[in-house]
Amino acid sequence: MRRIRVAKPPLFSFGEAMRYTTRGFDDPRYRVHADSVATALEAAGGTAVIRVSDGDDALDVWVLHSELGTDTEAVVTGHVRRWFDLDRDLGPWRDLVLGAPAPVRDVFEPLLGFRLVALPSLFEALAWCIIGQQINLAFAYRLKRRLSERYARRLLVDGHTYHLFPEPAALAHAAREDLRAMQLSYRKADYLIGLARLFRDGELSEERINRLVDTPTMIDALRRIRGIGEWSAAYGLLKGLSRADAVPFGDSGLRAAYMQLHGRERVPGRSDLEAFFAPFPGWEGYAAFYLWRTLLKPSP
DNA sequence: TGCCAGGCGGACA
DNA sequence: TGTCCGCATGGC
Repeated sequence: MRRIRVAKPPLFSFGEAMRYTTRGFDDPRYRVHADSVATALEAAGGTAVIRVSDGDDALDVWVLHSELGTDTEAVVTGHVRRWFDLDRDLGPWRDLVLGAPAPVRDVFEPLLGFRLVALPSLFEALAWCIIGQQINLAFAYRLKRRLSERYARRLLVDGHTYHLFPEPAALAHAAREDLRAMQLSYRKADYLIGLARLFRDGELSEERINRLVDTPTMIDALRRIRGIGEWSAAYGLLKGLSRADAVPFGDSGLRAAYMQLHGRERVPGRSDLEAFFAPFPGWEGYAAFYLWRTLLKPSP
């Protein structure tokens, strides 16, 4: 079995990434072990299945399966670096955290090394937003599993099944009645199919969005898509394109974490959250990610 | 049982 | 422009 070593930058905790990945939900995209996580990935040249674990100065990435030939190392390395946000200099973020007011600094500082855990594509991130809108996460992951099992490739490696996420072309051809039968609402079915058609037809792509000048402009562009509101646009940019300044305002988890952190019973308004994120210019999305992280109970 | 979940779009004032 | 409502279903 081939091993690829992916260098770790300063301020990176694989343990924190694992803590996030293993936070108690049955995500069909990941096969979680005690100290490693495995997933399937797809590139232009084909698919691969990898298993990632921690090493002294690098991540150890075991290639369990690959159709990528000589591209394997480059594709796998790129995938892992995007997944765990390894190319970002976290120095400015550390400085902002250390200069933040209490109680934020006290809660965030021990987490430094926690990096954004991204999704493999903007399409998957936006589709996940639609799936998860206004339902509890456990049910949302169940819907994601049903969609993946029905519309995505699955790879059988060493007796285990690894699911990819459906390609836009596959979901673009889905029948709304079939999605409804999976317990998506008709509205979400229509949103998903519409989103998939935009990606399939090239009217929407990571390249097109990345060409826009800044995150607010990207949010405006994504909000023109039916089913993508401000929350989904920002969440999709944060998780799908690693936009560190994208904040999904209105997120119920952010409100809950804010209330818990400040010991308040009053639900924060938009202005409260804007004030919370103000000390982190350019890193508001990272602050949101850390704020979500405070909701996780200590590891058992 | 009732309320809330990692919201959204449309109707209406 | 701001507010309310229906959508779907599970978890607590």
